[in-house]
Amino acid sequence: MDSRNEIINAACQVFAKLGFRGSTTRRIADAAGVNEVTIFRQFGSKEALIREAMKRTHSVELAPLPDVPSDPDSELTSWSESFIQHLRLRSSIIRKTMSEMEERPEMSESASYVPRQASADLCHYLAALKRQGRATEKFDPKTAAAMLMGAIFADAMGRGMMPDVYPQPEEKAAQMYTRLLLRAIGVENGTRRTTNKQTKRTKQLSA
Amino acid sequence: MDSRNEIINAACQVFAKLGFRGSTTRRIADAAGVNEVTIFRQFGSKEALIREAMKRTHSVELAPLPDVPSDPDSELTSWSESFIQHLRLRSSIIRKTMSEMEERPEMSESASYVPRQASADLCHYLAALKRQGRATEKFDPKTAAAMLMGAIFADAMGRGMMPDVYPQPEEKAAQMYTRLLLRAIGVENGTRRTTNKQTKRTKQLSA
DNA sequence: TGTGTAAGCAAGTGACTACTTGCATCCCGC
DNA sequence: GCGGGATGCAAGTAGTCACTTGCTTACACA
Repeated sequence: MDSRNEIINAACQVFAKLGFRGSTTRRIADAAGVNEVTIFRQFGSKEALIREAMKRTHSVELAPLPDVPSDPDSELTSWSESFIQHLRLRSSIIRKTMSEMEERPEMSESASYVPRQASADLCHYLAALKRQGRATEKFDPKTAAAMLMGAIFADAMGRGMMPDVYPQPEEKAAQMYTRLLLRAIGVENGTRRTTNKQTKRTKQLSA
Repeated sequence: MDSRNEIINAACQVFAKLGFRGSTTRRIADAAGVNEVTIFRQFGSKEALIREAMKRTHSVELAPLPDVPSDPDSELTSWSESFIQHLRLRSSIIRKTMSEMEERPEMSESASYVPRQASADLCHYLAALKRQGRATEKFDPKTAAAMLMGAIFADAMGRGMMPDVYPQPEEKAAQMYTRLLLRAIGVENGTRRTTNKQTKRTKQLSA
């Protein structure tokens, strides 16, 4: 019950540092402050443990994007900032998961939940912007979404290794990518008043 | 002499599939069709082998970008296409290298050569576009370069795992990202004649 | 007070790891 | 034809891996 959680948390930490092959049951047990045998009694095998740990770390709720865009610059910027922060906090584990994905796809498929959700949310928002007539250029929402998310993803994964190829300062990067994207799709600054301020996810919850 | 190359090639293949810890000397020897002892006689240790293999795979010449932009749309598109193709061909080994980078930085630092070079080339080109007055919007070349390269990188790394979040068709993706970027920095289509058609790298060579 | 359940501990299993040693075999240049 | 350097082969070393077994301790509930 309690040792179970300790073990799962320890497994996440060790996996983030050393990947699957480096996550020995001994190391995980030590990190959890638990006897190695307890791992096998609780989870049966190392693989089952890691699978459960992955399921837990990769199930996160994303910051919502309004269903009806009102102030695209500030709304998209704060979404991008929360997304890049999410990725930065998890950059180690994401790198390891991506690297294991080919060898153990069923073990890390839970990792694709967040980016899929983020892409869907962003596409929906950009399409709404287009429908509102506020994006004056012709564009494919999926391509635009992939571009912004890709820039954010690469920044979160690569800045630690090559800080000089990414924009400075780090804290403004998400905003700078966002502004560039908005210009690409022809959205100029400025708020438009709307009566509907509900967000997609709160609407779902209240339904 | 010849077995040395066989071993290095085999090491690259095995590493791309299984990473450092999964690249056992036995597996590499089998893949190279060579006795395991030969590896130690030739390279001394597994780590030295992998280091050499990494140095080799990551030293590649990139497609050049003209020093003086003439037809930005076609020039940038073909650069993006060759860059995305480079990354796609090496996606497995790149994923593994990024995942090992924290644990063995000195062993994989050669991997940052290509993206650094690409970023420098692209920045240079975008800055030239700006100086020419062909990019009508204000923008930071480094941010714009990071955005295009990030989109391409994320596409190359992620499409295999989540094909539905990236633009279709795959072969047009690099072009679509490029067009979006050009619009973001305010470059419209069309060629401008220039007398100087030399590229950066050929100029270096002839100097 | 007794019983069941979760945990610790010590020891061990067989497989695999990087790496070494000793010796036989090959081929190339002289 | 002969010496030397590169290779193969068999065996072994010490360590680590995931996982198991048998036994003991601790706590919770009845």
